[in-house]
Amino acid sequence: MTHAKAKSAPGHVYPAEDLNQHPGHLIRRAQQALNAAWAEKVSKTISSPQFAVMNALLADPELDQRTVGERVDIDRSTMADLVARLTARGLLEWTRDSADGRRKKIRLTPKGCALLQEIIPRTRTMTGHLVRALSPSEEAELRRLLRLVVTAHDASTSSTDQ
Amino acid sequence: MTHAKAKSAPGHVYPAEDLNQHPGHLIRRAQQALNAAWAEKVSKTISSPQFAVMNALLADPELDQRTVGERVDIDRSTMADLVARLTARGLLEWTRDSADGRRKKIRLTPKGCALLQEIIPRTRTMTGHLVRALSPSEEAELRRLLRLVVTAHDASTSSTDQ
DNA sequence: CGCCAACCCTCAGTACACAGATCATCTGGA
DNA sequence: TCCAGATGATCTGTGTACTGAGGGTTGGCG
Repeated sequence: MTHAKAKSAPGHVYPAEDLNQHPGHLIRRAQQALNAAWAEKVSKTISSPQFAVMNALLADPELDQRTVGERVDIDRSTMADLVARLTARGLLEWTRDSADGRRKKIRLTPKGCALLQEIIPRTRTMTGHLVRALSPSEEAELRRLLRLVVTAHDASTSSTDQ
Repeated sequence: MTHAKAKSAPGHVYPAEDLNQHPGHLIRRAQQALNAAWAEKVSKTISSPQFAVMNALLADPELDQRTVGERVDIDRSTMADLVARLTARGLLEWTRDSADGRRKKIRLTPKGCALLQEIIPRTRTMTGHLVRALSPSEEAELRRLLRLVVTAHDASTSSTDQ
């Protein structure tokens, strides 16, 4: 206590922060609310990242794993695990890209496609539940502000990296 | 394939959703931005949940594990792991509550306290970086909207549970 | 043509998150 | 007093997330 190595004035001590004023803390708690709402209103067996992957394959029926990961913002390692799980459950299948043997092309199975169709409308119900305390214009504003945050982050990591 | 058990009109197929219109997806991506900003601006060895726990102990020097978990919204199982890790690193210590042998009272060690003091100002820098694309009023609005979301979730789980 | 850097994927290790089962302790009612 | 239910903590299992290391493939450059 007596002689901390900090260069600030001795005796100065920061009080505890109020985490409710920290956007970061609120973002973490919001994701907990999301996961709870998802399990309650959408599915207990398909998670929201798994849905994001399957949904991307509905828009583009055959993509390589890396491209899907980029589109839905899932890490390459996480994608490998996630695809392995969905494949083991018969919801996804894959083939090696004949033009480029490094690439794994993934697509929905009929079973995966049918399950996705059941889930899509429920995701909208879930969203309505998640943001039930917000007016429609507030919900739009929340989306806009979150997009600004993630876009700024993307901009600083995509090109030039560091 | 021929006779799906869905009760909707045959031939109706949902198209892929635009995930950028889903607040849930944006919340997940925002948390990824948070974690990246945290690692860059605050600490690579103390995570934001770990900080939340230590910060709670700065406000209230000795609390039982469960109370801390409730205050910072961390699950009991996750708390057990997290406290074990911080204790192993000498940042936290604990004793059994003499009045109730089930409770584990945790507190910061001097080392944990010193580290926390270094970290607190950096969390503010990190927040500034995370929301750098937002004006001050937009940041306040983001906090307000996120609080509405998490408060609604708390209200539906705390009392009456179910 | 051959080699090497770039690229895609996988794996090991670490950490958060949560449900469900288990164990110990506490407490209130018979 | 003693037992049953509630409560605090742990453990197991699953899933998301990311880093760093490693292996196979490709493609461009000398």
